[in-house]
Amino acid sequence: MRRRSKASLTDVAHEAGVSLATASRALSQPELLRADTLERVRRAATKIGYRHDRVASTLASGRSSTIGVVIPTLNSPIFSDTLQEMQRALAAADYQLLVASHEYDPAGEFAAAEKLLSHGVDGIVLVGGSRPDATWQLVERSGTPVVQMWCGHPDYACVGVDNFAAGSIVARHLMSLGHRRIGVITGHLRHNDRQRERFRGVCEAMEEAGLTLPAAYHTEQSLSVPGGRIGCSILLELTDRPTALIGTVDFIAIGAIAECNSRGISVPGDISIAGIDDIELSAHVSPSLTTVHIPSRRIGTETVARMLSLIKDERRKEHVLLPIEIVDRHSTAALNR
Amino acid sequence: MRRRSKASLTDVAHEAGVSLATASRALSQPELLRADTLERVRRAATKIGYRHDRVASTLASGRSSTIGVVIPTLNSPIFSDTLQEMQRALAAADYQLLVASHEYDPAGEFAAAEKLLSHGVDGIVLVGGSRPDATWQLVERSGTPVVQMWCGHPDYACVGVDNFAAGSIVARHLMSLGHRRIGVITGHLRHNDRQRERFRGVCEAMEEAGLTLPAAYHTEQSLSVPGGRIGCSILLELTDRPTALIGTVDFIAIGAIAECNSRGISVPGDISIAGIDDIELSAHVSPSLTTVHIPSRRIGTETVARMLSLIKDERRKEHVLLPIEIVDRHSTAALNR
DNA sequence: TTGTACGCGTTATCAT
DNA sequence: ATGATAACGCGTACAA
Repeated sequence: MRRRSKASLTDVAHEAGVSLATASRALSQPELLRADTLERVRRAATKIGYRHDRVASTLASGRSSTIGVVIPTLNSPIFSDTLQEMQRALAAADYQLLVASHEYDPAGEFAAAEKLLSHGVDGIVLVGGSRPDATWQLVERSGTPVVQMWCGHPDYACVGVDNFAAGSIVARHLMSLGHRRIGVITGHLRHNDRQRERFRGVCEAMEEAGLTLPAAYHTEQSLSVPGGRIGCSILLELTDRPTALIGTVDFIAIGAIAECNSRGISVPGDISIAGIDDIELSAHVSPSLTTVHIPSRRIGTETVARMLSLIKDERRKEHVLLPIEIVDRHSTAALNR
Repeated sequence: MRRRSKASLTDVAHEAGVSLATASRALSQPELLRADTLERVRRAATKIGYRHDRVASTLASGRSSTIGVVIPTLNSPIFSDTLQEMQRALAAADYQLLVASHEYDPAGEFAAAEKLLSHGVDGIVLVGGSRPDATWQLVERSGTPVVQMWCGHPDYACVGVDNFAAGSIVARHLMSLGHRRIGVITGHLRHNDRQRERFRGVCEAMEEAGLTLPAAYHTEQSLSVPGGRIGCSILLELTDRPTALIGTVDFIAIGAIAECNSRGISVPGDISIAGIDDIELSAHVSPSLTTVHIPSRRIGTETVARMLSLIKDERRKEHVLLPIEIVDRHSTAALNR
């Protein structure tokens, strides 16, 4: 003898004097009902305080109106920019966002994806395209549409940017200013294909210019301001100190600027510093940061758009690359020599 | 004749030669089974690639292992810090996070909460305690446990800080340095009780010291670096220019510093600037920002802890206030006069 | 320790 | 335009 706390559709149907089926249609396909029946059902629903139960709906229909997103961390201005836009776009389409983060751990990503899938998400969004086969098989077997963000495996849809190009662009910019000794601070490359690509981009651009990046001129740090400070300290110790520094994310570059500022090293007088991302803050640090603009918000909206069409139409594993461009500000200057 | 793509528990039971009930127990209460039956079921499950369907599980049990969070925006270092920790804590307890944001719009918050509730969340987390009755009634009637973050309505559980005190603390700190003309840049107060409290705290502290804050010395801006810059510009125009500025969030204070820097106004030489939040960045801007430390990560973990105990134990609408403290850095200095 | 059988609230198919 | 009814996949008394 359990008391039902919530009113069900059956109750509504009863109250309105119609069948369950009719009551259901009143919500999903109101156009199929006669105006007065529709009205009666609606009245009944509000009268007894009915609230749609999407769980039951999901079970019966196989659609959950839910999209899962698996990201490395919520705690990053880049991802939160993107997430915020995804949330907005999804809500507008009456979808709900489920998020899971894994802090750059492949096993954690697998677990997160599995949980999301078990919750019946209609689509799953992943960051990057590099992950264990097991994870790919998991989503593959579930038959759930998948969209990758930032960069991705060619077999699946992706909305992102050319991270390799981003790396090349900063490197070339610095070289065009006359810099030859360039230090690079990246995030940890191991489980991060975005970072790997950016770094590769830097290296190849330098090689094309006949330069090579000595191993000592590259350091991997955490993707944060403190990471940038540490990386900067390390590179400043080099005997042939670099005349320019690249942080492969803005936070790192900003940290490098902070470190130089606190050491009385003038940026860009003594050393030029550039980043990649163009987070909002970068325009406001001093000196303002030269960087490569990555349209993180648009990645969010476009990803959602792709996902919704993937769910609706047929599967096209299209890759869309959003445009990027250098944003020349005040943290870089020509090498005076 | 519909083909079932996924293996169900029934299939597992069949494969293992046990009943559906036994198969179900193998997952939820393995201790009730004999070791060998358990093993048989598990083998069968992996053999046919069974994956738990939490949707069906939710419908049958009434528990979704899901917590909904309604926040103003994902796009803020404070909230994403908190969210990241919530995600971590929830995942550890096998809960899934559903997030919805509403960009400081009460109607949007209502809609977000309603959708979350319709998805059967086991608990719902809200930010702040000020919202239309309709929203409160919505969650009240759903019978879903609710925890507020940052600050809250006394009738419901809350994990937060004393925002009023935070405001008072910065104001007193500045006054202790000799400042009497203090300008205040807040976010928009209308739908933001955290901001209102902080501002009230500033005002009362000043009144206690025999000072009053002229209306012109307060400006409401967006909660962002650009907002801080604009607010700063406005306050710098005053004929009796303030000798100190309070940004009621760090981003605003950082914007104010940036504005002063770019105008050649020395901080803290010409003007002192302080914030509230202590986001990671604040230690790294130059000059580093004096601010009030708000334990945003702990708010996340504690909120989750409260929520889980609320779901399990009986309902206690306890309010927990986390400690805050001034972090004295280099953006503030004694008034030299 | 294991099995039987019903219910969860909705959607969808087939009649009428 | 509306109704009857069978899934959907699992949890859980209750029975054995």
